[in-house]
This record gives sequence, C-alpha cells and structure tokens, in this order.
Amino acid sequence: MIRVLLADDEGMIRSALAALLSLEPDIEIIAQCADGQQALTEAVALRPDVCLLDFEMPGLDGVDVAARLRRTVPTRCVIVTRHARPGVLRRALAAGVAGFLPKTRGAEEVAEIIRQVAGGARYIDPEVAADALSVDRPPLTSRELDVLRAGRRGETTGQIARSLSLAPGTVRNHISAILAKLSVSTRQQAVILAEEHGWI
Amino acid sequence: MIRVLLADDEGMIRSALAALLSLEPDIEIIAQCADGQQALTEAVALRPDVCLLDFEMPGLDGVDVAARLRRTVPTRCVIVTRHARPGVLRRALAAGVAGFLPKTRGAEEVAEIIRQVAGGARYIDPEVAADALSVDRPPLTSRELDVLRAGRRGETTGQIARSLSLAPGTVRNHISAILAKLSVSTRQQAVILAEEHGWI
DNA sequence: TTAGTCCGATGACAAAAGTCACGGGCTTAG
DNA sequence: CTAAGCCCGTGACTTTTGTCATCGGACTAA
Repeated sequence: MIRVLLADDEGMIRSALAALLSLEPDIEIIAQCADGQQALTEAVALRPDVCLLDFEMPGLDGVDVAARLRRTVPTRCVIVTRHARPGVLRRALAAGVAGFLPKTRGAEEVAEIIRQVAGGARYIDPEVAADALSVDRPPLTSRELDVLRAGRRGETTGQIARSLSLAPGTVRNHISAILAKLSVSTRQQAVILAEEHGWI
Repeated sequence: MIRVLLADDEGMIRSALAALLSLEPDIEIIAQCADGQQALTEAVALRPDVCLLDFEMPGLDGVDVAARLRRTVPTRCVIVTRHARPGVLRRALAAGVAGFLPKTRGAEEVAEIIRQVAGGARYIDPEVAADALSVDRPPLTSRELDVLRAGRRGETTGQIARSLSLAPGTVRNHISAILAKLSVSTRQQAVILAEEHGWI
C-alpha cells in the first residue's frame, strides 16, 4: 500500500484527486492539507511514502515544503502546478523533488506517476522539461531581479530603495537597465514579462 | 439521466471531475471542453441539460459562454471559479446562470448541485453571496474602469489614450481620480487593487 | 429649472520615472 | 596582473506621470 499525503489549497481538486486515488487498490490517502505549513507538519508526523504537493499554496509553496522535508523525512515529493514555468521546475529539481507534473495533464496519470515515484523512479513532465532545457535564462542580473521583485506590486522607487537599502538613484539605474534589456517601456510591463517567464 | 457538459482549461481538474461525476448513476458527461469557444459550439450542438463552466478560461470565460448560451440553448449553467470575487458573481447572475460555486468547495458537492440545478433550482454559494451582498461596489465610474482596464498591462498614457480614442490629458485626469479614490500612488497598485476586488 | 454628476478637454505646474555619463570597489576569468 | 562584469552611488538631463483649476456639453433627479 502506498501511503500518500495530498496538499492543495483548492478544495475541489484536492477532494477530487483524493476520491479518485482512493479508488486505486494500492494507494491510500493518509492526509489532505490546504496549505504548505500544514503539509509540512503532517508529513513530519505521518511520514508518508509520497507527498503530492501543489506548487501554488499560501504561505509555504510546494517546493518550499519539499525542500524542508528533504533532510528530515524519507519521503518522495511530487510537485503539481498550474503554470509550469521553467523557473519553477529548476527550483523544484534543486529541492530534490521526485516528480513534476503540470495540471494540464489528466488526473488518470497521477496514480501511475505515484506508483513510479514510490518505486524509486523520477517523473518529470516531458513538455516542461523540454521548455526548461531549451532555455529561457533571465537576461537580468540577480540584483536586477531583486529590484524587479521588490517593485512587482507597483511600489515607488523610494519604497523599493528603502526595502533594499539602496539609494533611489541606484534603483532607477537598475530599472533603466531592466527596461532596456527587456525592451519594454514601463516597470509594470517588465514585471508582467518576468512573471510570465517565471524569472521572478 | 442528466446530460452534462464540462468545461475547464485545467486538464487535471476536468478529467478528475469527469471521472467522479461519471460514477454517479444519474449523470452522464457528454462533452469535455478546454476553452470557452469550444464549450459554446459543443453546447449548441449537443444541447446538454447542464453546463459546468470554469470561469477562468482562455478566450471566452465561463460567464461569457453562459451569456451567449442564454437565448440560444435551453441549458442551465453552473459557473465554477477559483477566485470567487463579488464582481464575478454579479456578472454571472446578470448572465442568468443557475449555479455559482467556488473551487474551494469539495468535489463531493458538485454532483448534488448538478441535480438541484437540473431540477430547476438555483444554487449560489452562500459565502460568496454573503460577500457580494455585504459590500464592495467599485468606487469608480464606468469610464474610469475603462481606463484602468486599458492600462492594466502597464500601457503608457499615450497607448491608453489611443486605444480609447481620448486625449492623453483626459486619461491622466481619469487616472488621477482613480488613484485618489483608491488611495494608492501608482497605476499598477490601482490595477492590482481593482483586480483583487473583481472590479475589472 | 436647477443643481449635481459624469465625460472630454486644455494648460500649467510639480513630482516621479527614465536616460546617460561617470566614478569607485569588488569579484571572476583569462 | 589585467580586463570584464557587476554593484552601488552621484549628478544632470529629458520625458512621463500625477495634480489642479477650469471649461463646455450631456444627462438625471429634485
């Protein structure tokens, strides 16, 4: 019997997956969690064979949970995500996850992937993997990404500068460089572009 | 037998719901669609008893589909949505939908709601309904909302002006009014706030 | 009718944002 | 060692935004 922990903040998909997986003779859902923190504590307490973790969750995201679980609990993590960006896959692999699956795939495949992963194999969605290999490294320096992140909610130059302990002029220089590299003309467009590529 | 059309751009939840609902003895899934346009054509062709429509879909959203179906096909629409904002509910009710259900609810309830709706009743999620009644009309005029919408991707004043056939100064005045009413200091913050409240 | 509100517009002004050139300190690769 | 690249900062400059006062036209409610 494969003991599975299921974490997804969306109740409908969580309960639907739980119901479907419970129909499988060799799979048992031992916990359902609505956020990352809860998933972490449950996983530590129950030591499931496999953790099926949604990426987008309030508080800790799925990859955060996998990373923290890595050295403490001998469990295999599968990340499931709505928007499978290369950046997310890279983060997930760095966190040592055993599986990576976008939600565009059908629910039928989930049980099979859980079996593979429980058996020691890894499963990475081929399409996302191809995307990630074919590149899309951010053309921005790490500091420029910091600035972009700090300003992603429409913060003013002064606010960004304060939150990063920088001079306003420095922030403006970074932003100017960002806009040039991304060939856009406002911060907001830069933020949107970067989010779409999974750079921030 | 209740004939149901299912539309959701997320493959995993679509297939999971289809599998679960097919287990019900009195429910039959006659179509699965991945976007609004497809849902519309299938619904016209198949004339299902109930359409279960995701709100967030590329192209036409679920409410758009329901609105267009309204006068052409005698079917009852249920809108399912991830972020159940009051604005979305209002739009949905205006489009004459028979049911409204956030995805935070469990999948178990879906079958029962389909039965209720097929039987002629309406189902509106009580929590969302309470939210919608208790508050949150946009403090902006309709023209201000247009401007905000036109600028939601970080468009420049000139671009907004062109897309609405306005003078740049007019656009700036509207934006100035918006920022004052919303007590924020940048367009981007205004856009984010308005999106969170479902005003745009 | 009148007052109020919204729309569109203009002009003037202040504040932010963006561009450019340049400097010094730091680390890394050749 | 040197060159290159990044980081942080400054100062000067232009452009874009945001604010304000004001105007006329359309519509609505009292």
